[in-house]
Amino acid sequence: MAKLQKSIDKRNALLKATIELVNNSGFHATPMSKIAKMANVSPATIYLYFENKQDLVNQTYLEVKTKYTDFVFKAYDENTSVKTGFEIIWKRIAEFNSNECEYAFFLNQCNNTPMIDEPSRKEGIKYLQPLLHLWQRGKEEGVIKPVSDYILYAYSINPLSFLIMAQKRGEFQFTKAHIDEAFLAAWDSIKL
Amino acid sequence: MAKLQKSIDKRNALLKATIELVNNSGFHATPMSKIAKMANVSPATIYLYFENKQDLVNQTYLEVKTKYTDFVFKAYDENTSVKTGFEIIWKRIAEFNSNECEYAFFLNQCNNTPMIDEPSRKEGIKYLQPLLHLWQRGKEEGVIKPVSDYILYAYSINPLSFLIMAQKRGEFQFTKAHIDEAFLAAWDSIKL
DNA sequence: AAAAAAAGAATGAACATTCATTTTTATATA
DNA sequence: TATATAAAAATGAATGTTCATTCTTTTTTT
Repeated sequence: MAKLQKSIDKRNALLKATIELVNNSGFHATPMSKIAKMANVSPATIYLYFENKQDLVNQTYLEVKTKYTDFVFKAYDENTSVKTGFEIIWKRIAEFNSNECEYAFFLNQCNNTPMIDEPSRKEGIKYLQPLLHLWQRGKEEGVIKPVSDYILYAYSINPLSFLIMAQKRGEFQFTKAHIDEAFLAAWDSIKL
Repeated sequence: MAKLQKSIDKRNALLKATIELVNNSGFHATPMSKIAKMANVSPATIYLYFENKQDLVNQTYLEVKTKYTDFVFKAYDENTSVKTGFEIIWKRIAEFNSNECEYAFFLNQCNNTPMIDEPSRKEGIKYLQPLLHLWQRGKEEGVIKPVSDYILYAYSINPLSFLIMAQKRGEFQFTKAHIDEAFLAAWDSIKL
């Protein structure tokens, strides 16, 4: 166990360092040597755990995406009204964005740049399923606008990313009141 | 004039090449040598027109941002109802995003990465003024929700960027009908 | 023919990755 | 239990490449 645990610790330290450095400088501006230093490891050691830099970032992305999905959909159960279900999911996303903003910021970076390769990106998209089902049901019940899921996502979920980025830049400060205002805007934009 | 024109042409060729290459690979993954090649110029020549790579990108950003602003607010006049004014501005933004998607995509890249330095970013933010005034008036008239401009922007303007990026990736195809649906979502999210 | 603009080649730094050794861990033997 | 040794893990120092920028020479303009 000692040995296995040690490996896991080292891998986690590498993922953590990757997130922090990529968040602050972007993929191409974070050298492997810095990642190694922050994780207290030799540069060569990274290559015992990951194939190369791209692989390190892809794996980091998938790991963080999984944390996100687990957190967001854990509290969700299908037997609610569409509005309530949406509110539960939306609030969990907002909570993740506030509480785990390092992770949230990293995911945004990945979504907005060519940092992640296509297969990993595709893999990361599957997570949406429960939300898409909920929207489908909402459309059938005449509660949600009958428009493309991309539009629903763009208006009700993606704005949180924008606000998080603004907060990270220090331009905007999220408060409890803002969350409620934002939720209302999200719901208004997609409800019929 | 011949000489001056030649210089302007060369500078424009460099800006154009920068936009195209940065759009497809990002800032750090586009070497000066490629920019030079695409603009039919020697790498050394770039340094006659720009201080360094950062300066080249900053200037490109400001130039594109200006094109955007000019286009978006040209058709706007203050003597309309808040709703009509908003619709005019919003539709112009949508039109710019469709018709000049190379420019729109470049601006998104700049907004989502640490590619642009802080002074240039600050300079680029001023453009919003007419929209912010309109929202202010809308709040006073009780037509627009009394919430932070960041929230209004996040819900009514920023989603277009998300949709453009999805389109660029080939995941989503913008049609005339989508534009109308998107406008409705935008307006619903901010109206009282 | 002087000045300005442009070019290609050279420079030096940064970086991803690999290599040759050293250190640590696990195992087997006494 | 203590020791020897083989295997695994980790390391710091190369390696070779890519790139921004500068230097020197050539071409173009005045």
